[in-house]
Amino acid sequence: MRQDRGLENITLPLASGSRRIHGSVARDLGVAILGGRYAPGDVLPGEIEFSEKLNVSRTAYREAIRILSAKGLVESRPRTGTRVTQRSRWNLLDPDILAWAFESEPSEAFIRDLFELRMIVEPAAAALAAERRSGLDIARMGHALEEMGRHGLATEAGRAADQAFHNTILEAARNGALMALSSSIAAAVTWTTIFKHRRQGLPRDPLPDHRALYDAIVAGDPAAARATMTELVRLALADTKMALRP
Amino acid sequence: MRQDRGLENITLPLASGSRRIHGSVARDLGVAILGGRYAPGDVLPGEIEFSEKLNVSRTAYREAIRILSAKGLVESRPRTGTRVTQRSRWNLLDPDILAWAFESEPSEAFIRDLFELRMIVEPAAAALAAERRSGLDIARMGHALEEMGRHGLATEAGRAADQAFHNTILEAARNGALMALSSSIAAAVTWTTIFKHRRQGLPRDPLPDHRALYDAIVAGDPAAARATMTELVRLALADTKMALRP
DNA sequence: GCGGTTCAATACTCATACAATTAAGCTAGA
DNA sequence: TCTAGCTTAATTGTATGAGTATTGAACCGC
Repeated sequence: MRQDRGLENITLPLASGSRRIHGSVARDLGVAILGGRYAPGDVLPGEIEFSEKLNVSRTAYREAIRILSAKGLVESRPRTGTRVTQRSRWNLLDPDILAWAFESEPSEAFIRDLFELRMIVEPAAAALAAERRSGLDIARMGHALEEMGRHGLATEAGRAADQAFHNTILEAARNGALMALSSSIAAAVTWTTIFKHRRQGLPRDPLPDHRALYDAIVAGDPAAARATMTELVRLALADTKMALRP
Repeated sequence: MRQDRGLENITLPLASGSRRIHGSVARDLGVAILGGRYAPGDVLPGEIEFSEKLNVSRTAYREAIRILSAKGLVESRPRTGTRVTQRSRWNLLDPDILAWAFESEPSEAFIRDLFELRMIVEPAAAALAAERRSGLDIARMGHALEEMGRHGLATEAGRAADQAFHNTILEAARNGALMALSSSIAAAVTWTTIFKHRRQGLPRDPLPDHRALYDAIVAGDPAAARATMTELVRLALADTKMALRP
Protein backbone atom coordinates (compact mmCIF):
# COMPACT_ATOMS: atom_id res chain seq x y z
CA MET A 1 0.00 0.00 0.00
CA ARG A 2 1.35 3.40 -0.92
CA GLN A 3 1.50 5.76 1.98
CA ASP A 4 -0.48 8.99 1.96
CA ARG A 5 2.11 11.02 3.75
CA GLY A 6 1.15 14.46 4.89
CA LEU A 7 -2.33 13.74 6.20
CA GLU A 8 -2.95 13.65 9.91
CA ASN A 9 0.64 13.31 10.97
CA ILE A 10 -0.17 13.63 14.61
CA THR A 11 2.97 12.77 16.47
CA LEU A 12 5.32 15.28 14.87
CA PRO A 13 4.63 18.75 13.53
CA LEU A 14 6.38 18.00 10.23
CA ALA A 15 7.21 21.57 9.38
CA SER A 16 9.07 20.02 6.50
CA GLY A 17 9.95 22.31 3.67
CA SER A 18 11.18 21.16 0.29
CA ARG A 19 13.61 18.75 1.94
CA ARG A 20 13.84 15.11 1.14
CA ILE A 21 11.84 12.90 3.43
CA HIS A 22 14.84 11.51 5.27
CA GLY A 23 15.94 15.08 5.90
CA SER A 24 12.56 16.14 7.24
CA VAL A 25 12.33 13.17 9.56
CA ALA A 26 15.87 13.76 10.80
CA ARG A 27 15.07 17.39 11.46
CA ASP A 28 11.78 16.65 13.22
CA LEU A 29 13.36 14.00 15.42
CA GLY A 30 16.40 16.18 16.02
CA VAL A 31 14.23 19.07 17.13
CA ALA A 32 12.26 16.72 19.36
CA ILE A 33 15.44 15.42 20.99
CA LEU A 34 17.04 18.83 21.40
CA GLY A 35 13.75 20.14 22.75
CA GLY A 36 13.70 17.44 25.38
CA ARG A 37 10.73 15.49 24.06
CA TYR A 38 13.02 12.49 23.95
CA ALA A 39 15.43 12.38 26.85
CA PRO A 40 18.88 10.77 26.89
CA GLY A 41 18.47 7.07 27.59
CA ASP A 42 15.01 6.90 26.04
CA VAL A 43 14.51 4.10 23.56
CA LEU A 44 12.75 5.01 20.34
CA PRO A 45 10.00 2.74 19.03
CA GLY A 46 11.14 0.00 16.66
CA GLU A 47 11.88 0.82 13.05
CA ILE A 48 8.72 -0.70 11.66
CA GLU A 49 6.39 0.74 14.27
CA PHE A 50 7.87 4.24 14.18
CA SER A 51 8.22 4.51 10.43
CA GLU A 52 4.58 3.49 10.07
CA LYS A 53 3.55 6.06 12.64
CA LEU A 54 5.41 8.75 10.69
CA ASN A 55 3.97 7.50 7.41
CA VAL A 56 7.34 7.02 5.81
CA SER A 57 9.11 3.95 4.55
CA ARG A 58 11.63 2.13 6.66
CA THR A 59 14.28 3.17 4.15
CA ALA A 60 13.67 6.88 4.68
CA TYR A 61 13.35 6.45 8.43
CA ARG A 62 16.60 4.51 8.68
CA GLU A 63 18.46 7.14 6.65
CA ALA A 64 17.12 9.76 9.05
CA ILE A 65 18.42 7.75 11.99
CA ARG A 66 21.82 7.48 10.28
CA ILE A 67 21.94 11.27 10.11
CA LEU A 68 21.10 11.65 13.79
CA SER A 69 23.58 8.94 14.65
CA ALA A 70 26.31 10.71 12.68
CA LYS A 71 25.74 13.77 14.84
CA GLY A 72 25.91 11.71 18.02
CA LEU A 73 22.28 12.13 19.04
CA VAL A 74 21.27 8.48 18.94
CA GLU A 75 22.84 5.05 18.92
CA SER A 76 21.35 1.92 17.38
CA ARG A 77 22.12 -1.68 18.13
CA PRO A 78 20.34 -4.88 17.25
CA ARG A 79 18.20 -6.27 19.98
CA THR A 80 18.54 -3.14 22.14
CA GLY A 81 16.97 -0.75 19.66
CA THR A 82 17.75 2.91 19.02
CA ARG A 83 18.25 5.07 22.04
CA VAL A 84 19.04 8.72 22.67
CA THR A 85 22.65 9.11 23.81
CA GLN A 86 23.93 11.10 26.75
CA ARG A 87 24.02 14.83 26.14
CA SER A 88 27.79 14.86 26.57
CA ARG A 89 28.12 12.84 23.38
CA TRP A 90 26.08 15.20 21.22
CA ASN A 91 28.05 17.24 18.67
CA LEU A 92 26.64 20.47 20.03
CA LEU A 93 28.66 22.59 17.62
CA ASP A 94 27.26 20.88 14.54
CA PRO A 95 25.40 23.50 12.49
CA ASP A 96 22.24 21.42 12.20
CA ILE A 97 22.21 20.61 15.90
CA LEU A 98 22.47 24.29 16.75
CA ALA A 99 19.65 25.12 14.36
CA TRP A 100 17.50 22.40 15.88
CA ALA A 101 18.35 23.56 19.38
CA PHE A 102 17.08 27.04 18.57
CA GLU A 103 13.81 25.69 17.18
CA SER A 104 12.48 25.20 20.66
CA GLU A 105 13.61 28.04 22.86
CA PRO A 106 17.00 27.00 24.22
CA SER A 107 17.83 27.07 27.88
CA GLU A 108 19.48 30.07 29.44
CA ALA A 109 22.45 27.89 30.36
CA PHE A 110 22.97 27.02 26.71
CA ILE A 111 22.93 30.68 25.69
CA ARG A 112 25.44 31.38 28.43
CA ASP A 113 27.70 28.59 27.18
CA LEU A 114 27.61 29.90 23.63
CA PHE A 115 28.48 33.39 24.75
CA GLU A 116 31.33 32.08 26.82
CA LEU A 117 32.58 30.36 23.68
CA ARG A 118 32.26 33.57 21.71
CA MET A 119 34.12 35.41 24.43
CA ILE A 120 36.95 32.92 24.17
CA VAL A 121 37.16 32.44 20.43
CA GLU A 122 36.21 35.71 18.81
CA PRO A 123 38.75 38.02 20.50
CA ALA A 124 41.53 35.57 19.66
CA ALA A 125 40.26 35.29 16.10
CA ALA A 126 40.11 39.07 15.82
CA ALA A 127 43.73 39.31 16.92
CA LEU A 128 44.78 36.75 14.33
CA ALA A 129 42.68 38.51 11.70
CA ALA A 130 44.46 41.77 12.41
CA GLU A 131 47.71 40.05 11.51
CA ARG A 132 46.56 38.02 8.54
CA ARG A 133 43.69 39.89 6.89
CA SER A 134 43.86 40.52 3.16
CA GLY A 135 42.52 43.41 1.16
CA LEU A 136 39.52 41.35 0.19
CA ASP A 137 38.75 40.66 3.84
CA ILE A 138 38.85 44.36 4.61
CA ALA A 139 36.60 45.14 1.67
CA ARG A 140 34.08 42.57 2.80
CA MET A 141 34.06 43.81 6.36
CA GLY A 142 33.63 47.38 5.13
CA HIS A 143 30.71 46.39 2.96
CA ALA A 144 29.11 44.49 5.83
CA LEU A 145 29.46 47.56 8.03
CA GLU A 146 27.72 49.72 5.44
CA GLU A 147 24.90 47.22 5.14
CA MET A 148 24.47 47.12 8.89
CA GLY A 149 24.30 50.88 8.95
CA ARG A 150 21.81 51.04 6.10
CA HIS A 151 19.36 48.41 7.29
CA GLY A 152 19.81 48.27 11.04
CA LEU A 153 19.80 45.11 13.09
CA ALA A 154 16.03 44.95 13.21
CA THR A 155 15.88 43.70 9.62
CA GLU A 156 16.83 40.39 8.14
CA ALA A 157 19.34 42.07 5.82
CA GLY A 158 20.97 43.86 8.71
CA ARG A 159 21.38 40.68 10.71
CA ALA A 160 22.82 38.94 7.66
CA ALA A 161 25.38 41.72 7.34
CA ASP A 162 26.26 41.43 11.03
CA GLN A 163 26.74 37.73 10.58
CA ALA A 164 28.87 38.30 7.47
CA PHE A 165 31.01 40.75 9.44
CA HIS A 166 31.79 38.25 12.17
CA ASN A 167 32.20 35.46 9.67
CA THR A 168 34.72 37.43 7.62
CA ILE A 169 36.81 37.97 10.73
CA LEU A 170 36.93 34.24 11.34
CA GLU A 171 37.87 33.70 7.70
CA ALA A 172 40.59 36.32 7.95
CA ALA A 173 42.14 34.38 10.83
CA ARG A 174 43.16 31.78 8.20
CA ASN A 175 42.47 28.81 10.41
CA GLY A 176 40.31 25.92 9.23
CA ALA A 177 39.43 24.82 12.74
CA LEU A 178 38.23 28.30 13.64
CA MET A 179 36.28 28.48 10.40
CA ALA A 180 34.47 25.32 11.41
CA LEU A 181 33.30 27.18 14.47
CA SER A 182 31.92 30.02 12.38
CA SER A 183 28.52 28.43 11.92
CA SER A 184 28.24 27.92 15.65
CA ILE A 185 29.26 31.47 16.35
CA ALA A 186 26.93 32.68 13.65
CA ALA A 187 24.03 30.88 15.27
CA ALA A 188 24.79 32.51 18.58
CA VAL A 189 25.06 35.93 16.96
CA THR A 190 21.84 35.68 15.01
CA TRP A 191 19.63 34.20 17.64
CA THR A 192 20.77 36.31 20.49
CA THR A 193 20.27 39.37 18.32
CA ILE A 194 16.73 38.23 17.66
CA PHE A 195 16.17 37.68 21.36
CA LYS A 196 17.33 41.15 22.10
CA HIS A 197 14.84 42.67 19.71
CA ARG A 198 11.93 40.84 21.22
CA ARG A 199 11.99 43.24 24.10
CA GLN A 200 11.31 46.67 22.63
CA GLY A 201 14.17 47.44 20.34
CA LEU A 202 17.88 47.49 20.77
CA PRO A 203 19.19 48.68 24.12
CA ARG A 204 22.24 50.23 22.54
CA ASP A 205 23.63 50.92 19.10
CA PRO A 206 26.27 48.27 18.34
CA LEU A 207 27.59 50.00 15.25
CA PRO A 208 30.29 52.14 16.91
CA ASP A 209 31.77 49.02 18.51
CA HIS A 210 31.85 47.29 15.15
CA ARG A 211 33.54 50.28 13.57
CA ALA A 212 36.22 50.38 16.23
CA LEU A 213 36.88 46.69 15.68
CA TYR A 214 37.04 47.26 11.94
CA ASP A 215 39.55 50.06 12.40
CA ALA A 216 41.76 47.92 14.63
CA ILE A 217 41.85 45.09 12.11
CA VAL A 218 42.51 47.44 9.21
CA ALA A 219 45.33 49.01 11.21
CA GLY A 220 46.80 45.56 11.79
CA ASP A 221 46.74 46.00 15.56
CA PRO A 222 46.13 42.61 17.20
CA ALA A 223 45.94 43.89 20.76
CA ALA A 224 43.38 46.55 19.89
CA ALA A 225 41.38 44.08 17.83
CA ARG A 226 41.32 41.65 20.74
CA ALA A 227 40.26 44.35 23.17
CA THR A 228 37.48 45.80 21.04
CA MET A 229 36.10 42.40 20.18
CA THR A 230 36.08 41.48 23.85
CA GLU A 231 34.14 44.61 24.62
CA LEU A 232 31.74 43.98 21.76
CA VAL A 233 30.90 40.48 22.93
CA ARG A 234 30.64 41.64 26.54
CA LEU A 235 28.07 44.25 25.60
CA ALA A 236 26.13 41.77 23.48
CA LEU A 237 26.07 39.39 26.42
CA ALA A 238 24.85 42.10 28.78
CA ASP A 239 22.08 43.08 26.36
CA THR A 240 21.03 39.49 25.84
CA LYS A 241 20.93 38.82 29.55
CA MET A 242 18.74 41.84 29.98
CA ALA A 243 16.45 40.57 27.24
CA LEU A 244 16.18 37.14 28.80
CA ARG A 245 15.29 38.32 32.28
CA PRO A 246 13.73 41.76 31.80
CA MET B 1 22.87 -12.96 -6.07
CA ARG B 2 24.29 -12.65 -2.60
CA GLN B 3 27.44 -10.61 -2.52
CA ASP B 4 30.72 -12.11 -1.40
CA ARG B 5 31.95 -9.06 0.40
CA GLY B 6 35.51 -9.10 1.66
CA LEU B 7 37.14 -10.83 -1.25
CA GLU B 8 39.33 -8.81 -3.57
CA ASN B 9 37.98 -5.45 -2.58
CA ILE B 10 40.50 -3.57 -4.64
CA THR B 11 39.37 0.01 -4.66
CA LEU B 12 39.32 0.64 -0.92
CA PRO B 13 41.50 -0.78 1.81
CA LEU B 14 38.45 -1.82 3.86
CA ALA B 15 40.20 -1.81 7.19
CA SER B 16 36.72 -2.36 8.53
CA GLY B 17 36.53 -3.70 12.04
CA SER B 18 33.38 -4.99 13.66
CA ARG B 19 31.41 -2.02 12.37
CA ARG B 20 28.22 -2.31 10.44
CA ILE B 21 28.65 -2.16 6.71
CA HIS B 22 27.26 1.33 6.31
CA GLY B 23 29.71 2.46 8.99
CA SER B 24 32.68 0.84 7.29
CA VAL B 25 31.83 2.34 3.93
CA ALA B 26 31.33 5.76 5.50
CA ARG B 27 34.68 5.49 7.22
CA ASP B 28 36.51 4.29 4.12
CA LEU B 29 35.02 7.03 1.97
CA GLY B 30 35.57 9.60 4.70
CA VAL B 31 39.24 8.67 4.97
CA ALA B 32 39.55 8.81 1.20
CA ILE B 33 38.03 12.29 1.09
CA LEU B 34 40.02 13.64 4.04
CA GLY B 35 43.13 12.10 2.54
CA GLY B 36 42.55 13.94 -0.71
CA ARG B 37 41.77 10.93 -2.87
CA TYR B 38 38.51 12.64 -3.68
CA ALA B 39 38.85 16.39 -4.03
CA PRO B 40 36.15 19.00 -3.40
CA GLY B 41 34.00 19.30 -6.50
CA ASP B 42 34.63 15.72 -7.57
CA VAL B 43 31.53 13.75 -8.46
CA LEU B 44 31.33 10.24 -7.04
CA PRO B 45 30.27 7.40 -9.33
CA GLY B 46 26.54 6.69 -9.41
CA GLU B 47 24.95 4.80 -6.54
CA ILE B 48 24.48 1.60 -8.47
CA GLU B 49 27.92 1.56 -10.03
CA PHE B 50 29.76 2.48 -6.86
CA SER B 51 27.83 0.19 -4.53
CA GLU B 52 28.53 -2.70 -6.90
CA LYS B 53 32.20 -1.81 -6.98
CA LEU B 54 32.28 -1.84 -3.19
CA ASN B 55 30.30 -5.08 -3.07
CA VAL B 56 27.59 -3.68 -0.87
CA SER B 57 23.92 -3.09 -1.47
CA ARG B 58 22.61 0.25 -2.59
CA THR B 59 20.84 0.53 0.79
CA ALA B 60 24.05 0.24 2.79
CA TYR B 61 25.89 2.56 0.41
CA ARG B 62 23.18 5.19 0.62
CA GLU B 63 23.20 5.09 4.42
CA ALA B 64 26.95 5.63 4.30
CA ILE B 65 26.44 8.65 2.08
CA ARG B 66 23.85 10.00 4.50
CA ILE B 67 26.46 9.84 7.25
CA LEU B 68 29.02 11.72 5.17
CA SER B 69 26.37 14.21 4.13
CA ALA B 70 25.43 14.81 7.78
CA LYS B 71 29.04 15.76 8.43
CA GLY B 72 29.10 18.11 5.46
CA LEU B 73 31.56 16.13 3.37
CA VAL B 74 29.30 15.43 0.40
CA GLU B 75 26.07 16.67 -1.12
CA SER B 76 23.66 14.63 -3.24
CA ARG B 77 21.09 15.80 -5.70
CA PRO B 78 19.08 13.94 -8.29
CA ARG B 79 20.45 14.12 -11.78
CA THR B 80 23.66 15.85 -10.64
CA GLY B 81 24.89 13.02 -8.48
CA THR B 82 26.87 13.09 -5.25
CA ARG B 83 29.80 15.44 -5.10
CA VAL B 84 32.40 16.33 -2.50
CA THR B 85 31.66 19.74 -1.00
CA GLN B 86 34.07 22.60 -0.52
CA ARG B 87 36.43 22.13 2.39
CA SER B 88 35.00 25.18 4.13
CA ARG B 89 31.72 23.32 4.57
CA TRP B 90 33.24 20.29 6.28
CA ASN B 91 32.55 19.93 9.98
CA LEU B 92 36.23 19.72 10.76
CA LEU B 93 35.64 19.49 14.50
CA ASP B 94 33.42 16.44 14.22
CA PRO B 95 35.11 13.58 16.12
CA ASP B 96 34.83 11.14 13.23
CA ILE B 97 36.17 13.66 10.74
CA LEU B 98 39.18 14.28 12.93
CA ALA B 99 39.82 10.58 13.31
CA TRP B 100 39.56 10.12 9.55
CA ALA B 101 41.84 13.08 8.96
CA PHE B 102 44.55 11.48 11.09
CA GLU B 103 44.29 8.17 9.23
CA SER B 104 46.31 9.58 6.39
CA GLU B 105 49.03 11.81 7.75
CA PRO B 106 47.47 15.26 8.05
CA SER B 107 49.04 18.36 6.60
CA GLU B 108 51.32 20.54 8.65
CA ALA B 109 48.87 23.40 8.21
CA PHE B 110 46.13 21.34 9.81
CA ILE B 111 48.30 20.52 12.81
CA ARG B 112 49.10 24.19 13.13
CA ASP B 113 45.40 25.08 13.04
CA LEU B 114 44.58 22.57 15.76
CA PHE B 115 47.35 23.87 17.98
CA GLU B 116 46.17 27.41 17.46
CA LEU B 117 42.74 26.25 18.58
CA ARG B 118 44.25 24.58 21.64
CA MET B 119 46.16 27.74 22.40
CA ILE B 120 42.93 29.71 22.29
CA VAL B 121 40.57 27.34 24.04
CA GLU B 122 42.56 25.46 26.64
CA PRO B 123 43.99 28.39 28.61
CA ALA B 124 40.53 29.93 28.83
CA ALA B 125 39.06 26.58 29.85
CA ALA B 126 41.76 26.18 32.49
CA ALA B 127 40.88 29.57 33.94
CA LEU B 128 37.19 28.64 34.09
CA ALA B 129 38.09 25.27 35.58
CA ALA B 130 40.05 26.96 38.35
CA GLU B 131 36.87 28.77 39.34
CA ARG B 132 34.38 25.97 38.90
CA ARG B 133 36.18 22.69 39.57
CA SER B 134 34.66 20.25 42.01
CA GLY B 135 36.35 17.83 44.35
CA LEU B 136 35.68 15.02 41.89
CA ASP B 137 37.39 16.97 39.12
CA ILE B 138 40.45 17.45 41.29
CA ALA B 139 40.54 13.79 42.20
CA ARG B 140 40.35 12.78 38.56
CA MET B 141 43.09 15.15 37.53
CA GLY B 142 45.28 13.90 40.35
CA HIS B 143 44.74 10.32 39.33
CA ALA B 144 45.53 11.16 35.71
CA LEU B 145 48.76 12.81 36.83
CA GLU B 146 49.79 9.72 38.75
CA GLU B 147 49.08 7.52 35.77
CA MET B 148 51.10 9.77 33.50
CA GLY B 149 53.98 9.59 35.93
CA ARG B 150 53.76 5.83 36.27
CA HIS B 151 53.52 4.92 32.59
CA GLY B 152 55.13 7.81 30.78
CA LEU B 153 53.87 9.28 27.54
CA ALA B 154 55.50 6.60 25.43
CA THR B 155 52.82 4.08 26.40
CA GLU B 156 49.21 3.86 25.41
CA ALA B 157 48.13 4.06 29.05
CA GLY B 158 50.20 7.17 29.60
CA ARG B 159 48.71 8.93 26.62
CA ALA B 160 45.23 7.96 27.77
CA ALA B 161 45.95 9.53 31.14
CA ASP B 162 47.24 12.69 29.47
CA GLN B 163 44.08 12.86 27.44
CA ALA B 164 41.96 12.28 30.54
CA PHE B 165 43.78 15.11 32.28
CA HIS B 166 43.02 17.62 29.56
CA ASN B 167 39.50 16.31 29.19
CA THR B 168 38.77 16.69 32.89
CA ILE B 169 39.82 20.32 32.72
CA LEU B 170 37.33 20.94 29.92
CA GLU B 171 34.65 19.17 31.93
CA ALA B 172 35.48 21.24 34.99
CA ALA B 173 34.85 24.40 32.97
CA ARG B 174 31.15 23.44 33.09
CA ASN B 175 30.39 24.52 29.57
CA GLY B 176 28.63 22.23 27.12
CA ALA B 177 30.02 24.02 24.09
CA LEU B 178 33.58 23.63 25.34
CA MET B 179 32.91 20.01 26.17
CA ALA B 180 31.90 19.46 22.57
CA LEU B 181 35.37 20.61 21.61
CA SER B 182 36.99 18.08 23.90
CA SER B 183 37.15 15.36 21.29
CA SER B 184 38.81 17.75 18.89
CA ILE B 185 41.30 18.84 21.49
CA ALA B 186 41.85 15.25 22.51
CA ALA B 187 42.67 14.31 18.94
CA ALA B 188 45.22 17.07 18.74
CA VAL B 189 46.76 16.04 22.05
CA THR B 190 47.00 12.36 21.22
CA TRP B 191 48.30 12.58 17.72
CA THR B 192 50.77 15.30 18.26
CA THR B 193 52.12 13.35 21.21
CA ILE B 194 52.53 10.33 18.96
CA PHE B 195 54.26 12.46 16.33
CA LYS B 196 56.67 13.74 18.89
CA HIS B 197 57.69 10.24 19.89
CA ARG B 198 58.41 9.21 16.34
CA ARG B 199 61.62 11.17 16.49
CA GLN B 200 63.79 9.61 19.18
CA GLY B 201 61.91 10.09 22.40
CA LEU B 202 60.46 13.06 24.15
CA PRO B 203 62.44 16.29 23.86
CA ARG B 204 61.41 17.37 27.33
CA ASP B 205 59.49 16.02 30.32
CA PRO B 206 56.00 17.52 30.25
CA LEU B 207 55.09 16.32 33.73
CA PRO B 208 56.31 19.36 35.71
CA ASP B 209 54.16 21.63 33.53
CA HIS B 210 51.16 19.44 34.15
CA ARG B 211 51.78 19.50 37.88
CA ALA B 212 52.02 23.28 37.92
CA LEU B 213 48.74 23.49 36.05
CA TYR B 214 47.15 21.05 38.47
CA ASP B 215 48.32 23.12 41.43
CA ALA B 216 46.90 26.30 39.96
CA ILE B 217 43.50 24.74 39.40
CA VAL B 218 43.44 23.17 42.86
CA ALA B 219 44.36 26.56 44.32
CA GLY B 220 41.46 28.13 42.44
CA ASP B 221 43.75 30.64 40.74
CA PRO B 222 42.36 31.40 37.24
CA ALA B 223 45.21 33.66 36.17
CA ALA B 224 47.87 31.12 37.11
CA ALA B 225 45.89 28.32 35.48
CA ARG B 226 45.62 30.32 32.27
CA ALA B 227 49.33 31.13 32.29
CA THR B 228 50.55 27.61 32.97
CA MET B 229 48.24 26.11 30.39
CA THR B 230 49.43 28.63 27.83
CA GLU B 231 52.99 27.64 28.56
CA LEU B 232 52.15 23.95 28.40
CA VAL B 233 50.55 24.24 24.98
CA ARG B 234 53.34 26.47 23.74
CA LEU B 235 55.95 23.88 24.69
CA ALA B 236 53.91 21.09 23.12
CA LEU B 237 53.68 23.10 19.92
CA ALA B 238 57.42 23.74 19.87
CA ASP B 239 58.14 20.05 20.41
CA THR B 240 55.70 19.02 17.71
CA LYS B 241 57.14 21.49 15.24
CA MET B 242 60.58 20.08 15.94
CA ALA B 243 59.26 16.58 15.34
CA LEU B 244 57.61 17.55 12.07
CA ARG B 245 60.65 19.22 10.55
CA PRO B 246 63.66 17.66 12.29
C1' DG C 1 24.88 -20.70 42.26
C1' DC C 2 27.50 -20.66 37.75
C1' DG C 3 28.84 -21.33 32.89
C1' DG C 4 27.35 -22.38 28.67
C1' DT C 5 23.33 -22.86 25.25
C1' DT C 6 19.18 -21.65 23.14
C1' DC C 7 15.90 -18.35 21.87
C1' DA C 8 13.68 -14.40 20.22
C1' DA C 9 13.66 -9.44 19.44
C1' DT C 10 15.74 -6.00 16.88
C1' DA C 11 18.37 -3.67 13.79
C1' DC C 12 20.97 -4.67 9.52
C1' DT C 13 21.47 -6.01 4.69
C1' DC C 14 19.91 -7.15 0.23
C1' DA C 15 17.14 -6.91 -3.97
C1' DT C 16 13.75 -4.87 -6.85
C1' DA C 17 10.35 -1.76 -8.41
C1' DC C 18 8.88 2.65 -9.00
C1' DA C 19 8.62 7.89 -8.12
C1' DA C 20 10.50 12.55 -8.03
C1' DT C 21 13.83 15.74 -9.38
C1' DT C 22 16.39 18.30 -12.57
C1' DA C 23 20.09 19.49 -16.02
C1' DA C 24 20.43 19.45 -20.71
C1' DG C 25 18.77 19.16 -25.11
C1' DC C 26 15.05 20.18 -28.33
C1' DT C 27 11.31 22.56 -30.50
C1' DA C 28 8.35 26.28 -31.70
C1' DG C 29 7.71 30.85 -32.16
C1' DA C 30 9.04 35.70 -32.53
C1' DT D 1 19.25 34.07 -34.36
C1' DC D 2 17.54 34.06 -29.92
C1' DT D 3 14.50 32.74 -26.26
C1' DA D 4 10.72 30.60 -23.69
C1' DG D 5 8.81 26.52 -22.85
C1' DC D 6 8.53 21.57 -23.35
C1' DT D 7 10.55 16.94 -23.47
C1' DT D 8 13.69 13.69 -22.20
C1' DA D 9 16.86 10.95 -19.81
C1' DA D 10 20.00 10.36 -15.98
C1' DT D 11 20.30 10.21 -11.16
C1' DT D 12 18.91 10.15 -6.63
C1' DG D 13 14.88 9.31 -3.60
C1' DT D 14 11.19 6.20 -1.67
C1' DA D 15 8.74 1.97 -0.90
C1' DT D 16 8.34 -2.95 0.18
C1' DG D 17 9.40 -7.62 1.35
C1' DA D 18 12.58 -11.17 2.31
C1' DG D 19 16.19 -12.81 4.73
C1' DT D 20 20.71 -12.19 7.96
C1' DA D 21 23.41 -10.96 12.00
C1' DT D 22 23.73 -9.46 16.50
C1' DT D 23 22.84 -9.67 21.20
C1' DG D 24 20.43 -9.47 25.65
C1' DA D 25 17.83 -12.57 28.32
C1' DA D 26 15.87 -16.68 29.55
C1' DC D 27 16.90 -21.44 30.16
C1' DC D 28 19.34 -25.66 31.32
C1' DG D 29 22.76 -28.77 32.93
C1' DC D 30 26.25 -29.15 36.28
